[in-house]
Amino acid sequence: MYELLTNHIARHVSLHESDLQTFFTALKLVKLRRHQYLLQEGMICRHDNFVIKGGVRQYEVDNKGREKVIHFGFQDWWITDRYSWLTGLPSIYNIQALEDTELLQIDKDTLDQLFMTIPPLERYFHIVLQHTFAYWQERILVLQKPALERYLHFRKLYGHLEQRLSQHHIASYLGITRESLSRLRAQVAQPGK
Amino acid sequence: MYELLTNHIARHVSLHESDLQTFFTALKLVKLRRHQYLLQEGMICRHDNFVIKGGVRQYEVDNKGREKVIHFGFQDWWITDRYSWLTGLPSIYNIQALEDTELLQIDKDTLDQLFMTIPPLERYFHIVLQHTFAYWQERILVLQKPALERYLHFRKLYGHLEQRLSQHHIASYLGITRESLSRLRAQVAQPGK
DNA sequence: AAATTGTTGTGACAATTATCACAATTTATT
DNA sequence: AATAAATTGTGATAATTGTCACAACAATTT
Repeated sequence: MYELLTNHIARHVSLHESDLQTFFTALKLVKLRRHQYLLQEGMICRHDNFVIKGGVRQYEVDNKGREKVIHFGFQDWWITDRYSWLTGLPSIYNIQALEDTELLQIDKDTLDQLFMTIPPLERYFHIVLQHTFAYWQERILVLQKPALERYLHFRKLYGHLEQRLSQHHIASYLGITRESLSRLRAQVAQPGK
Repeated sequence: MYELLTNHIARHVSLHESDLQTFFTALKLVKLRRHQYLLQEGMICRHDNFVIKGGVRQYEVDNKGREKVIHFGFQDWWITDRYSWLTGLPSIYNIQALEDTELLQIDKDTLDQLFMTIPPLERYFHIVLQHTFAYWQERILVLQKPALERYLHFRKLYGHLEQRLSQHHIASYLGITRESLSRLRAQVAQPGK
């Protein structure tokens, strides 16, 4: 159950076995069925979540009722609404399971407590955040490019996930409609026309 | 010279005076003239920078020679290319002074050393990164909305900087052309037509 | 197995945004 | 102050992407 996370941590820092155990004690295993919510609009997001199985999407519903997917979370990723987490304000996002999903959940207050006694744990979370940040920096860049480039970039990064996601969700992640994505796909499959 | 940064740190953590001094000793004051580069494409970004005066923009030049501004840096902001910083790979970005600018620069290796002896310093950088992250999460969301909404959101956030930036830079930050921005501005000024 | 529900593809057309060209204006340089 | 360079506004037109409608197909439920 902790194997994936143990490896993930070891990739970035070395933590004493006892500190690792202290950390694990603070975690809660959460199981979500497909379509179930980890977070809903209006809730305060007090937890960070490490996906060990399945996948989720984070999205906003805009004032016209359309969903904007800003992020996915699959195995080995931490996912939270960083804004609500940080400010304690209600979230504008929903985080929903795309498949049956299992994650390890840690509470913000508990984590902040642990940081005081286990500095390398904060180092781990800091490094992970830097990685996610580097990736989001690229996402911002790509969102300023034409739709076809965005789609090709998505395939390079997430190609292995393409068949696990609906076109509706991929299109939303790319900031286009599902119809436009469908046409881009036809274009990529048959560059002749 | 260290006043802004001292206050910025104090807003997030409390650091012993001696640790603060150790940190300051590791900083280098960098002065840039307008249009001068802090980072150029192809360079490895080994430093993080705290702006104390002036402002910079971070942008990529795409394969058609067009500039994509992904971020600005003004007073009280840390700015770096997080990807190059983290991976040690050459940057695809340029960071250029928009005005005469002064910043305090810290080297990554030095900073990582300091983190080992001064955990609260890592706490500070971790918290700052979380704030920036929360802000970028919002930026990703906004980039998926129509241009007018993106512009209005920009004005809400950066309205006070609007006259210090050229329309070309604002447009690029919003992911549109300067002509389109010019038309949006006309629209906002005279909603009648 | 049948029925329901959800997903994807595609055509016709509309809306948005980009491109190109040039004039007007402002800012920087000599 | 005069000149050059950069910035901004605007029209005409093209390209991109969205909207709406409906059919084909797949997945899920009864």
